[in-house]
Amino acid sequence: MGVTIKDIARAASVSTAAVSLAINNRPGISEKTRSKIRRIAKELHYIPNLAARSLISQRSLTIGVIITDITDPFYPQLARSIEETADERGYSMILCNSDGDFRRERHGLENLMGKQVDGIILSSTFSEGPAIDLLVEKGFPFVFTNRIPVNHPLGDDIDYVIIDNYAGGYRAVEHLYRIGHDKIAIIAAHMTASNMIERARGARSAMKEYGMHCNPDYFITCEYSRRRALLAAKGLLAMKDPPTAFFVQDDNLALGVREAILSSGARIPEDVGLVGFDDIDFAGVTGVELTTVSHRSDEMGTLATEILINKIENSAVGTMNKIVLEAELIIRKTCGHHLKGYVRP
Amino acid sequence: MGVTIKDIARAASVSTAAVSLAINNRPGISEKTRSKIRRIAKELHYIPNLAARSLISQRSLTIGVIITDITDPFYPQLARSIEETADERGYSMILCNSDGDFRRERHGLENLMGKQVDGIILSSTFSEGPAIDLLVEKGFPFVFTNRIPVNHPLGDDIDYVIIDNYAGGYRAVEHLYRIGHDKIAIIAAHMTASNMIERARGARSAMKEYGMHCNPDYFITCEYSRRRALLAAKGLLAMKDPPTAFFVQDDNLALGVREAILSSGARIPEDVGLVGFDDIDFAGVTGVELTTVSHRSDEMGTLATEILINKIENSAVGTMNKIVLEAELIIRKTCGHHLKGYVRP
DNA sequence: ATGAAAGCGCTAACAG
DNA sequence: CTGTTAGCGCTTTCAT
Repeated sequence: MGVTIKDIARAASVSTAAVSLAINNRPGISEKTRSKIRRIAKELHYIPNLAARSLISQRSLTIGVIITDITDPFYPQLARSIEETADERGYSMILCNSDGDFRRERHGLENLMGKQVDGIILSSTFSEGPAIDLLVEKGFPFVFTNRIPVNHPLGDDIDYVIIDNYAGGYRAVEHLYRIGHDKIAIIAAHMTASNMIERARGARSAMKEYGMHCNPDYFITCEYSRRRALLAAKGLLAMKDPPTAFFVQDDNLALGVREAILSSGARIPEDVGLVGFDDIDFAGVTGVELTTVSHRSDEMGTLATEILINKIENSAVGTMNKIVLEAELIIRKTCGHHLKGYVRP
Repeated sequence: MGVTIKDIARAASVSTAAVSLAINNRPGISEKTRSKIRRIAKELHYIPNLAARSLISQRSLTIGVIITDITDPFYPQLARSIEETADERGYSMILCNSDGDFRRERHGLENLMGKQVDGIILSSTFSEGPAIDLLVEKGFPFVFTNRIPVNHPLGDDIDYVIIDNYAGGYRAVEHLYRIGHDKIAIIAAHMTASNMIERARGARSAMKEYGMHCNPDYFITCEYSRRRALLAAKGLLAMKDPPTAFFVQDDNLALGVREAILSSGARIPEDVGLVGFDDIDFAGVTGVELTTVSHRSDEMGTLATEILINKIENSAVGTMNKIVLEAELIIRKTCGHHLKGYVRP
């Protein structure tokens, strides 16, 4: 089918070795034959067969990325920055959606390893589980992003780039408290994932710290979908003693909660406060203006990719990269501070 | 590094051929040796080297996808449905962002072909240009999605899945006319792409059909970004004789235009009407409720992937698949029909 | 500077 | 039913 170096060698009446040198611009060949070979290769529209190269070099120049769902508005930025950084360094990206399902995540992992990707960037929905064992055992280069395994025996053997989820959760609730809320509901999903666990932990810490009463009924875990979040919030709003504010641990879900609040006839922020997490692209749109916690997903992607490729290329095992990015509170209109002011320290 | 069939063959004291048969569950081997080999393979955590397989089978079980930008809220659905459908059939997906740049698109194409992907799904930003020539010449399986080449000599040799952009554009403007608008601005980007060209053509047709006056100043082409669309709209609104409605050929840009209208102090839809295109996930959010034209991107992705894989697997060149999906107008609150009613037939 | 030949991991002929 | 062998396209010694 395709044109091979053999064809070129024949056309140029040289050996395949010469062609290889010429194509890869490596010394050991006269300038004349080199240019001749390159000319012929171009004429024949030669495209090197990466599969054959991989077989020798043990490199595929491809990295694998496992995320929950590219349709979740948090991930496109991450995927984009990974692809871009990878491309700059000559790598392509295979993308897998796990849907937060353990079997799909595992399937993707094995699939990628079999495809000889050179490394994997993983946003695992599971803070525990054997995912890492497989990777570590094979000596496979990988970097965790967005989420990390916790309490894992091999915990020190991993590189990761995350944000300070604990601080983010803390600041969200602290902010709600300061503008006057005492009854704060927390809505979360994917509670097997470290980022969600940490956000909840931070939020609860702030509650304790400020002496707020922690009604256990105010903490709801639902499946990951806007609709589920909406239903959860509706339930809370229908309580005898409903919360006056929501900390929703994900902007996309927060949009569902927002629908629930508005459809109940309550106003945001006058009647009910709302804080999300992630600062997705859409959060700033006029009329939505969601107060949220910034999640520099593009920076995360760039850093993770660079760390990964460095690991791949200097296979010398160096120090582990454990990066935690700042979590910044972004105050917009769904939290009411501009109405009430900061009434409490 | 990795475990190979040689290692397994040695451990099981059989030949590599036997291992190959056992691993691939193919006949020609006794049940006893098969299970023994499989057991050992599992123990050694054997993962077959796909690069070696590809070299023989000329199949990589990978498809390439070139889109403009996964960060554009139109694409995640498309990418998701492609990945899902591909995975069901045993294929992985390499994703490339072209940013609507000709060189990046070309680079992605060549890169993918070199990586021995088995086929390519292309949402090309260019309705003309040599992209197809390369593909057709190499006999490479490909399917166009979302956008197609126009007036290309090889025009009949291509499969595609698109929506009826012309009808979509027509209906958007027709709708604005019916609810009372005569001065309609059109804002577009990526005007090298067939979908945008067709939407504009449909819109202009409707204008002519209904005898509306077509002020050339009302047609603006800008770079693809919310901010650019915002600025373009601001310019139009500042005219002596500003338009009373906008047809923006893409929901994401429509959000930018929406900001411009609102920040000018005008109300939507009372003062200015707005229709977008794509029905992105956010279009339905309360307070935004963008009237738009539906774009079943998930259906598009699924169909395109199935067509592509069928082509790959029955390399017998069959009939071309040329699929045009319906473009449905989705009436929400940014167009005002519920206020004025359909005043004109 | 150039060519011949070995081999990456696997599959598919063929021989036993 | 099993083992031997050639070869996919490329890179890389090693001779020449």
